[in-house]
Parts: sequence; structure tokens; C-alpha cells
Amino acid sequence: MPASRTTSQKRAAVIKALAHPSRLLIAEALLQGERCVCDLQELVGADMSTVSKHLSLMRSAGVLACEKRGLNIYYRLACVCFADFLQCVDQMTPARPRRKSCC
Amino acid sequence: MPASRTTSQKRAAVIKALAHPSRLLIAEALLQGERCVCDLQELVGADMSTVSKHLSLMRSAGVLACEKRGLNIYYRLACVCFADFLQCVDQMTPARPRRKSCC
DNA sequence: CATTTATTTGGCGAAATAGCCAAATAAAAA
DNA sequence: TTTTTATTTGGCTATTTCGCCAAATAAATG
Repeated sequence: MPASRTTSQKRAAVIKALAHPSRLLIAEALLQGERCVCDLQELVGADMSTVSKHLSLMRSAGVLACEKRGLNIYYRLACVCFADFLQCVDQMTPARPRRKSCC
Repeated sequence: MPASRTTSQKRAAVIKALAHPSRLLIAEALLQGERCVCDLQELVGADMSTVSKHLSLMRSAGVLACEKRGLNIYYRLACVCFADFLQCVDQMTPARPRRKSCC
């Protein structure tokens, strides 16, 4: 059956959370295990406040989870299925760039 | 091995193409088979030029392919793996909304 | 309690995206 | 060849997103 507008909207919200180079880089790094914000800041190379906002966006989308231990907050993937997600994306990623126009 | 920035960038471009409710709705509809632009316009309920721009964006990202036959242009998914992609997204989609803040 | 360290929040300007309208294009039909 | 139909493109404004800075918060340490 076809997807309803609200279904597409919920799905799009999750996809959107991963549709940014820095956010994706972060999620990819978390495949190796949890990391604190300052580790991820070093990885991304942006202002910590910027990284923090990316993280909280992914968190409220349900993609990441986090836990505070001492002074640090450790983020991790909320779902192991992110690995499968990435594999699907790679299958859809064209080897060579596409033209803008059809035909 | 960790993903490089350029890898994340390429992947993010594909993900971005699907990170919009209308575009996702279109891709979902195309799981049933190819459709012409006017069919998709009716589905989405926006101006045809808007729909056309969504389509060409998805096309240049490599997500859709198209073919002109007579007066119509028929769009289809470029890769069957979109179905798997959707399944992964659904696994990541939280049942209940998340808070903005951690902890 | 004051200070330090890690992180988040608020606010702002800059850049990107979205969606409409009108005009351009291209194939088919008259 | 003129007209009609389907689609794309250009241009414009409105909205959203991005990323920095400065200020706020919260736990740990002195």
C-alpha cells in the first residue's frame, strides 16, 4: 500500500537528521562505539556549539542516544541498523555524477 | 576503517535527496512502478514546477531515472535498494517522540 | 564556596532550500 | 505550420538551516 503523507513526514525527519556531511561523519564514527562531544568536535573540526547542536538534533530525531558520566556526555547510535542504512545508501550512491536534466 | 569527509559528503548528498516529505512520498510511490510528472503532481499536490524541481534534484543525485515517451516523462527509482533503505529508516524511526536534551 | 572543565542554549547574520508564477521548450495533434 | 499538452527553467520572496560567538548550566575539583 502507498505511504501516507504523515508516514513520509516521520520518515523524512529521521532521514533529514542524517542528511548533513558533519552529522553523517559523526554517526559513522559512532559505529566504532560511543564518543564524548569533545572527541566528535575534533573529528568534525567545527565550533563545539555547532557540534552540540548537530548532536541534539540527531538525538531528538531518535538516531542517537547519550549518557552523562562525570563531566562528559557520551553519544552513541540509538540503533544498530544504521550500519544497514549506510549500506543501502552506498548502493544508491552513483559512481559517476549525473546530469541535471533527463533524456 | 572510519569514513573520510569526502565519502560522508557523497553519501549525504544521496540522503539529502530523500530527506524531504514530498520527495520521499514520490520515491515511495515509485515503488509501485514508474509514473509521469503529472501523476506525481497530483500525488504531492504542489505546483508542477515544484514537483519537477524535486524530481530533477533526485535525478541528479542518482536516486531516480527517467525516460521520455511521447509528451510524458516517466520517472522511476534508479535502484531497487530503495526498499531496503526504507526498511532501515523505519527501524530507526522512534515510536514516541524524543526530548531535545540528553539526560 | 570558588574555579575549572565539558557541554548546551540563545541570538544573530549568512547561506541554502522551498515553492509559486511566468516564460521557455519540445513533442504531438490539428 | 499553428496549437495544444507536458514538462523544465528562471526569477523572486519566504522560510529554514548553518555556524559562529557569548552567555548559561552542571558536575568535579581545589
